[in-house]
Amino acid sequence: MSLKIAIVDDNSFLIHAIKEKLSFFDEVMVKHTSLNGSELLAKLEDNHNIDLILMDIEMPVLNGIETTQVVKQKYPQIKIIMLTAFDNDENIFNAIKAGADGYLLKEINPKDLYDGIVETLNGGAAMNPSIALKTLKLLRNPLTIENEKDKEDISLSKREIEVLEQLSTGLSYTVIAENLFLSPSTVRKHIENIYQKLQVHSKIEAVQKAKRHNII
Amino acid sequence: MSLKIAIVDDNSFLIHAIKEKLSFFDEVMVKHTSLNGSELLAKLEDNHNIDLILMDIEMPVLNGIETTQVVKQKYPQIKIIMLTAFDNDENIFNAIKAGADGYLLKEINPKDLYDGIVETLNGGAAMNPSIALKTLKLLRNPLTIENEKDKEDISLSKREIEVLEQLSTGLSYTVIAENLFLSPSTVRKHIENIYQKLQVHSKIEAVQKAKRHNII
DNA sequence: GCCTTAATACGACAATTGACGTATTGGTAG
DNA sequence: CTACCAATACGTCAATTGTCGTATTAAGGC
Repeated sequence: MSLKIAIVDDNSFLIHAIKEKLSFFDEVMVKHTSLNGSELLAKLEDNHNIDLILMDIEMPVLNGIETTQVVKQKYPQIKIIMLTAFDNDENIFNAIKAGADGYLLKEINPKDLYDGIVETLNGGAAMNPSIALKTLKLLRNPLTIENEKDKEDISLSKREIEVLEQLSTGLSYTVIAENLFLSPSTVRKHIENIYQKLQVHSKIEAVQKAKRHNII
Repeated sequence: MSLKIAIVDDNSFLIHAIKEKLSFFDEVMVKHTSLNGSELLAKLEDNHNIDLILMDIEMPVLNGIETTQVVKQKYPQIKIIMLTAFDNDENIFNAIKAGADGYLLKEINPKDLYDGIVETLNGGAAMNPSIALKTLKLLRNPLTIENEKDKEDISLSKREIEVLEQLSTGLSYTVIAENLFLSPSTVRKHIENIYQKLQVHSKIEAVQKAKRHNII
């Protein structure tokens, strides 16, 4: 059995160092490496037969957090371990929110890295103890930092938000219409407009995006 | 240098098993053991020169969560690792809230237990990968406190959970099939079975229910 | 060895959803 | 005043989804 790995890091020297560490383990196969998120996404578009991605955070073009979010949305089966030099709360929290399955530091030794990969592929999460401590602290008192910066100007009308709230509980068009005393046609039209504003094409995507933007 | 450890467990047989595991490591000294929280507190009252406590959760008189809370309040310098047979979300979350520095399962092997103790005393946190994953999920999806009574026994297979994860990001049957290298028919069948188990009739309802039960 | 369950897969049909286009009405910001 | 937009509403069509039945194979429990 082989473990198909991809590495994403803007420092080609560090990519080499990671490869070196993995070279001790025969079943680990580094399928490809990328220097930034966009490059990775292009490669996955071509072939998504990858088990796990080792991802740096600070990268040009598309950083590790945003890349993780996209990969997890499109290919939820692919595991992602953040492998970075920095361990500030902000990064850890955002990486976890984006869907990362683990968070390790670059100084890690080969065996621990390998163990982390295997444990993650077996359905666990990889974390070194100092990161684990930070996640515990985050759980005890949650950060409530909102990313104000990437708030694209999404402006839904009052009615649209109302419809979205109904949508989010899994109701059908007809039931929503009954609840709001509207014609099903109207509900459909509202939803159509919502999709356009949110740039999505299904109920679930709409609900997800709305939640990420704290609309509902 | 010696590591001064206390063990608290209502099962004296299990206390013995833990001692056995620690016996491989010379610098570990089990200073005392207790069969419940009150007993421990009494002993600490007498002498609190202890580095770390290995604490069971389910105990008579005073359970591990409450005991942790008291110990951490009175002797914050003492590290506490929960060492228990159960890993349900409720316990993990409460233990962390109470101030635990780690959470390990009793089935652990001697070396990992020792490593966990050392790492915790070095200012990290001890967690095995499955617990780590649960903390990540809790961070992503703040626990919706649900009453024990309506905890129906929902048991989805590994594959079903995988499919559900894909569903949750808003992917269509065909894309899920591509991602998991399955036929669309199979994905549909899995989803049909998931719906039956969760007693729901649509994607959104399934995702919602799964989130409420911390399945995804 | 037998039974059960998980995982795989197909076909068919009805219901729902998503994407168009079109249209009327009422409020409000220039 | 008028241009714009929110809210209402209908129709159509293709795609997706939900539900049913059926079937094979592999793995695990008793």
